[in-house]
Amino acid sequence: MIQRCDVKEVGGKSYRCFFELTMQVIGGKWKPVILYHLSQEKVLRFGALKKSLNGITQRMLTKQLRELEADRIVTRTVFNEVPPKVEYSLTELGESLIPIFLEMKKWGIRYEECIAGEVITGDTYESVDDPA
Amino acid sequence: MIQRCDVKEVGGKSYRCFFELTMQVIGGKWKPVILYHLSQEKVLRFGALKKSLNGITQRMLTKQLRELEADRIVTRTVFNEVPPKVEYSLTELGESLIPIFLEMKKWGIRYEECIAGEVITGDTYESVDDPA
DNA sequence: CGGTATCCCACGCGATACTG
DNA sequence: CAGTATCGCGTGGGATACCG
Repeated sequence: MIQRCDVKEVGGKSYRCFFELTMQVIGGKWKPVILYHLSQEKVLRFGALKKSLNGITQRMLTKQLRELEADRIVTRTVFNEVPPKVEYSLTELGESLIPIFLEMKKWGIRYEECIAGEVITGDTYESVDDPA
Repeated sequence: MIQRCDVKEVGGKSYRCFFELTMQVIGGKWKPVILYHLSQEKVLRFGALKKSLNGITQRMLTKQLRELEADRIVTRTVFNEVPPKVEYSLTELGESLIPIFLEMKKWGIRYEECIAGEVITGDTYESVDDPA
């Protein structure tokens, strides 16, 4: 029998299942792509990350990175140089997300094929409701 | 060298990596929990789903289910009865998401432990900045 | 270079009411 | 029971300007 899930809370996030909790950590408009790049490149400077995320504003990138840092997914390393230099990379906890990334990549490819295929097919219905 | 990802498009969603594409299909406030329940129960009536998602409005649930249906993740079966009866379940494509769910559940548990642990620990700092 | 500080808008999401 | 139809707000996200 299906039951109402209690709402739990951890690290300021409320969730009803672990699936949902994980989505709150890696979800949103930018985090998936940020994490994708970091998982590919190991370590990236702020500017490099910004260039690779075509279109993100500095404010947004900073905000996303701060959140990921608070969630212990990325580390932020500041070099006291002029000009300034800040590097980001995945923490151990962040790297433990990689199996998820791989599963999602596999599924994304499958989904793309599925949807792309469907546009063409259209079964063998005799044209229903097409007055043209 | 890191490069700008081109923005691709499929099924009305634009994305720069498959990870991001997948997130667009299963992300949002409600979809994770909806999918969680459907993956547990195989088939659920609209009302049962609504009861299990403590707090969702009818309008929202309908909207989320329609989107998942359009993305071929769930099927909608209408029974011509009085009172009406509509059942939802995962499609084959939807079921292929399950490996992702399992990875995310595993990670969510790990994350919870990690964050919960950190709140207590607080290293061995001599209480800094605590005038009480 | 790598950030804040303001200001602002779109839209995701919700509350409520009504219907076949 | 399983929906639409309206109305409306909060906030995720963006544009721009300035700072160490």
